[in-house]
Amino acid sequence: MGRAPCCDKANVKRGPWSPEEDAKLKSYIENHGTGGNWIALPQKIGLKRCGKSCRLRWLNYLRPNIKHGGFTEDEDNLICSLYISIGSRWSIIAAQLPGRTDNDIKNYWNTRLKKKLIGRQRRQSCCNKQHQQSQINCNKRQVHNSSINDEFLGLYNQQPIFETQPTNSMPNISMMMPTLQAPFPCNSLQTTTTSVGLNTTSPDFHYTCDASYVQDQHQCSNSVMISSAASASTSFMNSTCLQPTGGDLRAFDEISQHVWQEIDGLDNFFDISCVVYPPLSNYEFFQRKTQQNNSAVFDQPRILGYSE
DNA sequence: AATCCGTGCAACCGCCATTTC
DNA sequence: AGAAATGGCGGTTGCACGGAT
Repeated sequence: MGRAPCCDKANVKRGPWSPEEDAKLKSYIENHGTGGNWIALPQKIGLKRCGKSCRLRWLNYLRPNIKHGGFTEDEDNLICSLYISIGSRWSIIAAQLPGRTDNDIKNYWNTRLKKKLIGRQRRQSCCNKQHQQSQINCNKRQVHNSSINDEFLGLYNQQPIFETQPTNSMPNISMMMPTLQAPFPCNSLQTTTTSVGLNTTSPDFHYTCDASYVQDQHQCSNSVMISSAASASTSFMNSTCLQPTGGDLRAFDEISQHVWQEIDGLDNFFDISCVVYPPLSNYEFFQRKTQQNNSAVFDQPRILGYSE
């Protein structure tokens, strides 16, 4: 036998909310709060609505300081960056964008941002082919580009292109706290965005590092993503992917070192910024660790955009 | 003018986690 | 301890609207 429904569906109004219903709900919550019980709320107010529906209406539209539409370029970039790092965890993504709701961001991603990103990937892929040879000649440390097609949305099917083939001697580790090595002297990067995502519900970590720099008179960007998750995106944009598909746990230390070395070899870097997702204990850990090395930690990633 | 079709988005559904009894 | 109630979340649906035919 299934669970009892939260309300009597037959006697509950559904569909769009009327201005009168909105006013009733808003007025009551502003004066009395929710009382910690959404299910009982509609009866108190005299609304023929399901408690869950009331909750949704309040959280997504009626509560103060909600923004609708008009997403900025910075917000676009932040959503993309977070989606790449942690996937469709809209509530976490929304927490990074003040005034935005998870529902709004989800709709925005599904209807517009996803398409915009695919378009950008196509253009970038084309552009990359033109510049690839000169970049390789200029700096052999330059990572390979992997073009993204529509299947990036499936995230799992692409085979990464390695600069050097991974060895089988990578340590087989159990989960451990990240101990990020000291960032290199930050004097040559134009901008980087480093993010470490530690999943709160599974023992996965995701590590991405986006670097923007000038090379051979071209504005370039590179991104490195490492993940322990079998389901993680294996490559994105101009990515060096250090993880074969299928999930391969490796020592965070070793991977981090590789990443820093990779970036250290590039010219024109000068700044580091970090974003760390919950849980807070990990944030504090990471902050402490990086402060020891005089690097900056920000709550939000600073993304100056991607080369187009 | 009528119909079709694609798009955007508010709202719902169902599942899982957490809390309460 | 365990069942029930509730909260929270992501996926999906269905409607309204506008542009194309």
